[in-house]
Amino acid sequence: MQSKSGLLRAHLARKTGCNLETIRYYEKVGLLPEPPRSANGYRVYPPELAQRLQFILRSRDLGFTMEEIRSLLVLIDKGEQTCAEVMGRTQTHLDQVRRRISSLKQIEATLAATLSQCTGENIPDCPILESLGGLDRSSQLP
Amino acid sequence: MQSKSGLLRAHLARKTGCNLETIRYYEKVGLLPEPPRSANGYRVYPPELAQRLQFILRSRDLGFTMEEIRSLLVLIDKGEQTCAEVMGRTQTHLDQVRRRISSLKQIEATLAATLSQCTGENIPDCPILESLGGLDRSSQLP
DNA sequence: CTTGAGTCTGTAGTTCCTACAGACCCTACA
DNA sequence: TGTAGGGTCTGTAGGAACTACAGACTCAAG
Repeated sequence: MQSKSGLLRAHLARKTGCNLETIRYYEKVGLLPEPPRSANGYRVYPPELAQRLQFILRSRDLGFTMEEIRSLLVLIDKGEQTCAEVMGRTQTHLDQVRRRISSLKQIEATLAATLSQCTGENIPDCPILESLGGLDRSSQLP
Repeated sequence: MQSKSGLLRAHLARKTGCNLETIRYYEKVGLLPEPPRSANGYRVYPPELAQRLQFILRSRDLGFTMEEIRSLLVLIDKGEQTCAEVMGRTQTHLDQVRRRISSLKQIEATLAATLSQCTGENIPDCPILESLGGLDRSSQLP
């Protein structure tokens, strides 16, 4: 049962790597419009909806929140996207990602350093435990 | 009402930037131990609990799940593990942190690349939207 | 002695999914 | 023709990690 004009839900799910139920969920919350139905009532996804789902999933993978994704989609939907607007949002997100990376690098350095101090012997005061406790949050995300 | 030996909940919340209720939630799920109470039954947080909360929040900011945070805390709450055990757990977390960093770097690269294609002018077809939509998700997060 | 701010408990709501349950529908194979 | 198997539909429940009440208590200040 495969309409030539689109994919059934499970097929779309497999193709995009999206969870089956998540597709229905995105429809429910309005990220995906209601797709046309076949005679028996099954959802049939035309290529443009498949692409829209790809976009959503890709954005999700990149760490955009639902609201951010929604606002990106609004820009697409209203056609007259000002490129600058999209650029701004992307830049903001990129900054966020970069802050996150540098925080993680601090943690990495701390863990690596403490690990290198550790002999693996069974001594009472483990240096790892000492240094983990000492991490502060002064340089955190906004 | 400020015990000299610690902070009240709201004070701790302000100091750490943590939501008031979240503190109680962490107590409920066992990340924070039950703090001592003042005569009237108010929670009074000694400095070591404040520090523990800092640690939890910092880990959370860095994207660790509750379970990951929980096992990090196990390192701090030195049970009867041998140093070698602690070392092993630390290594595991270090690996995780490194994987997380490299995932984020991929994201960073993608965002930066798409951004660099953008002129900021008001043209109809925004390259960011194109590339987000067009990218396949074959090289996604683990 | 009242007002306002802080605390307590328990419970309900939020976000972003994910997983059933029970009922159709369709194809294939014996 | 029958039935086994898959797929689909709807609605609803659950989970993770919070977040926000509601209603009662406590306490210092004016």
